[in-house]
Amino acid sequence: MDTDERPKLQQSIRTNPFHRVIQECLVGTKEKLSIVKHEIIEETKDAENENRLNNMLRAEGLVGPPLEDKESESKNPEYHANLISVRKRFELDMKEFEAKRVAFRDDFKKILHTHGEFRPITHNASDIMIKRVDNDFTKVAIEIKQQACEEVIQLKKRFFDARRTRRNFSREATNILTDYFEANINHPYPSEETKHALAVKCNISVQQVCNWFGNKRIRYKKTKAEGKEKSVHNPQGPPMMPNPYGFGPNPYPMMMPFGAPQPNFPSFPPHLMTPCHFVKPEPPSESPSSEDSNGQNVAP
DNA sequence: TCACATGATTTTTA
DNA sequence: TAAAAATCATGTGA
Repeated sequence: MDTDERPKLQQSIRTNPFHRVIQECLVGTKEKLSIVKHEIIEETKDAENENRLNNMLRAEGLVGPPLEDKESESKNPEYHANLISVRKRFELDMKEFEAKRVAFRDDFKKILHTHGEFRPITHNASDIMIKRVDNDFTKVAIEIKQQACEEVIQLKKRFFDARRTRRNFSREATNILTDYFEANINHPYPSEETKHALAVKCNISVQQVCNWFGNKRIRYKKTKAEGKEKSVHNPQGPPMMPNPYGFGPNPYPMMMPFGAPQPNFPSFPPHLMTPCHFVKPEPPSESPSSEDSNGQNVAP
């Protein structure tokens, strides 16, 4: 249709004395024939999703009253500053989004009303179309909330990931753990009770004891395998290191790689010592580290 | 600055 | 579900 003709045609339809009657007739017929498909709008999933995100946002203090935890705030001022800026950004995004949602909804209703003058749109069809628009906006809202939640997760990872605040254990703690490992080299799996005892003795958590043994076992195994592989290439075998225990195979494959210079052995349980082989280590030279004045690991 | 050591986390496996 | 294995991120010493 020529664009110049359209307003004229619309005007002539509007001024037609039978316009209203015809329109009502067509809408009624359409409703009777059930031409409008009753769409099943799946809102449940979106609603659940949004609910979950709302709970998380509340828990993290991004909505509702800001969380007031003076202790953690003073401990992590940088984290709290970042959290506040995430909250501000989120509030701004949501405000902008709400304004757009309202404006679009109004415009859409106006368009529907205008269309309704020239083609039969049932109330049901109109409701469905508005609902569809609302659903699309809900999806956008979920995305905005999801993004804010992800920002908080990244922030937490950045400030509270223990890997970033890792500190080496004190030399004494490492020695205690190593001693136990070496003394139980055939089965380095401490019982829960032993783990607790070691944790107390080393001034670390039971979880840290578990981590330490997990790492130690896997790395011991790896080093041992690498040593074997080397000995295949060199059938004569690498020069054996003196065994500090005076019996059995070398229990220090990891600490004393084959061919490495003779080290000072760390202290180990008296019942395993053969005095003639034992060399008490010199106290380590002071170097800047994470240990405190007691040589203790500083907790993250 | 770089390579290696080491504690923690995540993923896979039994 | 604990342990193994892989991976990450930081500490450390040359």
